[in-house]
Amino acid sequence: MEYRPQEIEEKWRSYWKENKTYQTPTTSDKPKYYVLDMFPYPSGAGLHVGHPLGYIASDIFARYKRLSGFNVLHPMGYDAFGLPAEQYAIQTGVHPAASTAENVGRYRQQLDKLGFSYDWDRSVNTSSPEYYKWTQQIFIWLFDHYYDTAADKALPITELIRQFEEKGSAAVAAAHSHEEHFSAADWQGFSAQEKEEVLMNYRLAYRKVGYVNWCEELGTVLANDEIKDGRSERGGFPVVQKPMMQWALRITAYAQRLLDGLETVDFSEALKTQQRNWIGRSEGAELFFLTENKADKIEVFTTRPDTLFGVSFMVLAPEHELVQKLTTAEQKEEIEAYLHYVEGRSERDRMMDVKTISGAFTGSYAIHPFTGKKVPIWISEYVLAGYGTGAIMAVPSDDERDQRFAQHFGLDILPVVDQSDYPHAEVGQKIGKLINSDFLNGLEVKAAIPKAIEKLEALNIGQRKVNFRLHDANFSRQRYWGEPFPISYDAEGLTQVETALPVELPELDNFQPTADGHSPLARVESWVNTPEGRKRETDTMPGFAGSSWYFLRYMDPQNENAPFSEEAVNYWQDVDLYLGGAEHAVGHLMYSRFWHKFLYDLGKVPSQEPYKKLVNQGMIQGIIEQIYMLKEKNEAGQTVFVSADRIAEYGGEEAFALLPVHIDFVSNYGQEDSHLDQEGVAKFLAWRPSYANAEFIYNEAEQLVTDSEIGKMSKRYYNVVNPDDMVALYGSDCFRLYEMFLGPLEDSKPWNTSGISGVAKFLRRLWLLFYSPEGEWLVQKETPTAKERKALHHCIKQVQQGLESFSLNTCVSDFMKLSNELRDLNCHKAEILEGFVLLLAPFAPHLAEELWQALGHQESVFKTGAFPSFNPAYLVEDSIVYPVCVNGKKRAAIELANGLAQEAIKEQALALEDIQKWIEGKTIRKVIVVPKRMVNIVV
RNA sequence: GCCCGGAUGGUGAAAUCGGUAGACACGCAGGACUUAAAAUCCUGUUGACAGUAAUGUCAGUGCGGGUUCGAGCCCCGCUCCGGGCACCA
Repeated sequence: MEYRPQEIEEKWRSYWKENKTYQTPTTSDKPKYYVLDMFPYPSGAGLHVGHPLGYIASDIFARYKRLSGFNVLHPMGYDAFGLPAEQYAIQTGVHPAASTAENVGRYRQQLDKLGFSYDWDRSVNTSSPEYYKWTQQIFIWLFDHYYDTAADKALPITELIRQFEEKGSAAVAAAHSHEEHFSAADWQGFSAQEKEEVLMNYRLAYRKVGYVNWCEELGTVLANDEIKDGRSERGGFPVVQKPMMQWALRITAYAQRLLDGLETVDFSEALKTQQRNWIGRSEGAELFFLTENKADKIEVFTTRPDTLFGVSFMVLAPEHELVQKLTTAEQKEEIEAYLHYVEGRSERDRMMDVKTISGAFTGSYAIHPFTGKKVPIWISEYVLAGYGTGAIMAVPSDDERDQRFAQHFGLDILPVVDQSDYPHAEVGQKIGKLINSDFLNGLEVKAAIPKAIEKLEALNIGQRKVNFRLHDANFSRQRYWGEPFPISYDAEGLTQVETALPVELPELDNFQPTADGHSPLARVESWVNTPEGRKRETDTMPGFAGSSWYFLRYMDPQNENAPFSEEAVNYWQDVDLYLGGAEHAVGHLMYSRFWHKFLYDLGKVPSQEPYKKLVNQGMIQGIIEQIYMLKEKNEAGQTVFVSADRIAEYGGEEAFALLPVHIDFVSNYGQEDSHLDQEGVAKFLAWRPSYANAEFIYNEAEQLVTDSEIGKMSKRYYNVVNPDDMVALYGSDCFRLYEMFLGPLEDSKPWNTSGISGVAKFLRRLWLLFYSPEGEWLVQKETPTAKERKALHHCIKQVQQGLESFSLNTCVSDFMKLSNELRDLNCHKAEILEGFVLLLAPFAPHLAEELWQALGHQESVFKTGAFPSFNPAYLVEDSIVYPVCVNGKKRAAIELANGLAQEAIKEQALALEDIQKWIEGKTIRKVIVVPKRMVNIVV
């Protein structure tokens, strides 16, 4: 009998399906363990070899936990709302629901071939009304709550209203967007619209003016992803920032808790640092400057109140609400021109481009609160509207950006911090002594900060303030393929909650947004107008809505009365292990932690944090091959392609655009000398007939050398490698082992199949430990030798360690080593081989089942097997040879009983005479014993 | 630009506690079996030098410094590559 993976795997997959081997009961005597994968967006390109990397690792871990006696929840679903399906619909007219369903079907087929232990009865799809009904429900809860900073939790908005009715705004301590003060009597007198406006200032889901990337020529709102260098990627048209009423989520209310929660979870330090930086907590002071005519207050936030005497100008963000008011008649033209320039720059451009210094003077002045001096007020794009108060006090002597700005525009620079005691200090570093600063003179920066704040508070012009870089999440998208808001507006424009859920997406055949930038939903009048005479919100929710709580739905996926039952969530609690890409570090992971804390405040989940442990798998990268195409056509009107080694003759990089080509066309792809040969060019032309009459400039070898780089595997680069072919050729056990063998789980690496034969070889050799090449059953019942047991138990130890630390690549090496050892020992003992099968079961489940059965077991190894326990007694050695080193240099070796090295030194059992010879009269300073390594004598 | 990672033979990598660098594989070279090829098996495989050989010596973990008896690992300064930067998911 030969090893035929395809037959074995097909057989066991049917067995698992028929016997519902992986069905997970919601209650059990066993302890629970929840292993979660980040669910995929089902893209049109299908599953590529990168997806399974994490799925295989989590499946291995889930099976390991199952074999270790846990009731394991290991589900899979689809994050099915998203932009690509909508764009596809715009191009082809195929309804997003149809293309999504098709893609989901293909993903399922591909996933099924990899032998995962998912409980498919628990699958979810964020685009199904049964699911998004509850996403809408959670949105309503967010809308109906505010964040009470005294209670430090979300409370019902009715509670806020009660407080306004009784005491007005003064008594309220709550997260809000801007300051407002009113009495209980004022509140009673407010109109319905005014009340709504006030409440919007507090709701956790609220509506405000936000900016979108607007492309007039395309007549559509664009994602940042669709913009390159300030222009639309498609067509290259200008993009401007356009204000629109948008929904937002008040994630900032949870900033401190999101920060604190990081202390309680097991994420990598790198990821925690990224989240901390994203939240961006900074301590300082908030204070205001009065304008010259004392009519307006300009609020600023600063981390350096100690440098107040160095303020020589102020800068407002171009979007700041006071800009129009402060602009004088003489400066109007200049400010308008500047605002127009800024309109064309995305936030990303503004942050990335620090070389270009730009700004304009409003013509107005503010009064310095301490010195009473006039301070000119400027606007500039380096001040961001979304951070702090959208205005800064500029201290050019002690802030690099302010300094560059002052130098560029010839503004005063007043030195206030003397850093001469610190020769290596940099501008802006919080060290030095204050000078030219009145009551702060002579103080160290650290002491001056609290003193300055004290003064601000005494003068009643400012106070201590903690500021966060995190800003509220924009929650509106002008798209069709997302969750509709359960919101409508009545004749007076008042916001109403639609309580009949789900609010379903209407049918549609034109997916183009409307001319004024609204979602295509705005065109469906029958849907927009409700029977009660209200108009529905036509924006939809962003991709992160559905993915912010899906892991809770898996606990109770069919529940029709609630997102999940109390019983289910009390049993499953939270996710024990979450596996997914690091690219979600600050997006999805932040939003879902926020939603979870909100649900915790509502008493709907028992834990503060959704994910106990997070492991980020690296990205499987692809080779991106591109050919150089001259931007200008030649005189004959032909497109010209030039071999990469000859582009200098045609004007160099600048003159060319890069055109990605299918990697299959490229010879030696990924190598230095990657190129299209004549055959490759023929394939290219067959693929892109529109270039049939293009001119090709080859090199001397008649090749068109390509530009080869490593990057994302993506449909747009034509470099997607599909796992199906690999699985068909080698079987999924082999594929699973190979993906793990490829390297550390957390590293990114380019896909490369050249090593898979080694894994295939291992599996065949393993099979030969059970069956002779003639098909004879070789397994014997005899008691194993000490050597055989040592080999097995060493492997158990290594593999267990590997599993616990997600070093799965070394596990595969350990298997190969054990297999080689058993072959050299000619070992076919049942005890050893059974242990091997159990060890291997999480990694190669099909083969393990087959061999488990062959060893005489009736039922699935995942029902009857247990992960082997390591017995250290089998590894004990009588003695170990220690190198004896002097100052690290090896001088001799001694054999000492295991564990006795320390004693040996103490009792001077080492031949001191010999040591004296090596150290030539020097005295011994230290004797270092490195356990199981060496004895080092330091002289 | 800012934030977070990474760099070890021809290649993927191992060395998870600062302690014998290169485990385990791929590839390559040589050999066995074979009419031949494939498959399989065996041997070798960081570099330089010395030696008939066993082996020995020196150098070596992107670059330049530092700490330490000892550094792939820790510290300082770079280079290159990857990920993220709030509407891709």
